[in-house]
Amino acid sequence: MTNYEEVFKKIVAHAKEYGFIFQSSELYDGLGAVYDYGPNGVELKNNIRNYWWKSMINMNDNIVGLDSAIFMHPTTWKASGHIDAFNDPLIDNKDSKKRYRADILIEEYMAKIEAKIEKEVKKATKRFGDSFDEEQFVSTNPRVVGYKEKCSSIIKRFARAMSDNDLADVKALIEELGIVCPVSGTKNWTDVRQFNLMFKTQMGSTADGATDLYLRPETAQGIFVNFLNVQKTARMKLPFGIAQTGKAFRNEIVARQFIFRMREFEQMEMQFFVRPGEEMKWYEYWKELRMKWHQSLGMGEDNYRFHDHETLAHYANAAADIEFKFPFGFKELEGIHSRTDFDLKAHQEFSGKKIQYFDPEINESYVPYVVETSIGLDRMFLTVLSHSFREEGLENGESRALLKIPPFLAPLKAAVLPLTKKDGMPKKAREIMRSLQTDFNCQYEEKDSIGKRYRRQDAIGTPFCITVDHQTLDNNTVTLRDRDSMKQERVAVEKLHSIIFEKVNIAKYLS
RNA sequence: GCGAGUGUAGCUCAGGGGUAGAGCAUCACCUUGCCAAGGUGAGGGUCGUGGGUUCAAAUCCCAUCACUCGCUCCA
Repeated sequence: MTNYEEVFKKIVAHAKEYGFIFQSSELYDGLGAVYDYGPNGVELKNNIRNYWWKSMINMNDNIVGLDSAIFMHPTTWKASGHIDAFNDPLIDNKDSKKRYRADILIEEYMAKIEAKIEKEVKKATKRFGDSFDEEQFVSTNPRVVGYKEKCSSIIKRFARAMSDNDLADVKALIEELGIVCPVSGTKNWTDVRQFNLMFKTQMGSTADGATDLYLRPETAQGIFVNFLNVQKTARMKLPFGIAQTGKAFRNEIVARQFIFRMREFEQMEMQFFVRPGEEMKWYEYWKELRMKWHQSLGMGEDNYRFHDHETLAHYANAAADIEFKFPFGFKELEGIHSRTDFDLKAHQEFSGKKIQYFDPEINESYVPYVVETSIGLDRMFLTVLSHSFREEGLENGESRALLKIPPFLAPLKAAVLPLTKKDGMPKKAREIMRSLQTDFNCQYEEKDSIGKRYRRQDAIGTPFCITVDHQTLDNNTVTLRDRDSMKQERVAVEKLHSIIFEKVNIAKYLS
């Protein structure tokens, strides 16, 4: 087993042992690629979401929040293109074990025929020189005409098979064309199967009166259909953004790598509406700003990089990912997409209602262009968890498991610990606890030796341990232990609040 | 979906036809008191599930389920 697999396994085990992440429905042997957040996990997740919300909405005058429903009118997904784009016919080669999209295999086959036509044309150009009439040649040359007829019959047959949902004929077509697997070179294919990435459900309790609905595969559409509502009621002027966080659902064929790729996941998205023609400027602006946001966490600038997309999604004219170095390599964490006016225009067409903005500066109405920033909250959680996890060797030869979470994101800010259960220390510790817990998430613990309690707090990333000892009862001071250095200093009880606040204050991260 | 691997206590694992084990963890009490201490005791498993072979199955056989890793896609 390679080292990173080892480390990743440890992180997953640690996440369970300390109440961060449980597998969904574990009692019933689990549900694939669905996870629950435990007591510490939900705190960390909330803190990350809160940090994002503050930096995107509260710190930007021209971005407002929204919380749209998971269920949306079924036409939404026709307009957005998801019904077509999220529906792929797939086929496997049994020898190479590779999986292909059947439509792409057929396209590639036809590309080869096109190449043959081109070759014929080139040959003929050479032969006839200046007197060559290409148009006439391709419409009369028997070989070229044969190729063309073959192509159009393939297209027709494939289109008919897809619209009739006749997947057996798609397979038959692939077999008749003699398409082989590029890897194994064999024709040993499985049946073609249709994969729809959207979850389907019904609204209405009786079978005959029910409407088919989808669970949203992205939160963005809730923003687009509310564009006018928000723009008008919040009196927003372009350029401005609408942001929201929420669950999205994808019926992944292969959902793996812990919470990296889940079937139910949470997105944090912002759609920024701009004047047409200015989208590339804003695309670059948000690319840079979002990268800065990630790096502000201090988890290592080298652990982030951009990945510019070469092939674009159906809605985009430019797209880049911010990738993070997870234990299993650099993987996408956030996407920044220039979505053009694709979505708003589509909703305009499908709804038959005008979705436009009157721009007083240029005295013109238009459909705005959109630049999107879309980050997976669960993936963000995994970056924090996997980066902060470490096992440290100690001077006495033992080791401690430590989560070096940025303090303002830590599930608990402080643990209040009476050194012993005697001499009124628990009572004093509870008093201190009460004075802090309205502002900071704190935990009181008196079980086990003090060393053991320190280690437990290290393991969940608590920045401070406050220990009440005999001296506390004499002069109202406690020892304050720092998570990372393990150093302790004696401080007055009344200073605790300001010391903790200084350390966990979110303000210095929001620039 | 295909291929490979793994399923025994909360965790890590041993046991491979004859009444279910260890360490750690949990709980109670005693002792101790600044970096995973010691003692005594307790709770917790129909060995993933179903079937077969056998006098007898956690163990052998078949099926099935779940998870992990690889292949496609994405936040």
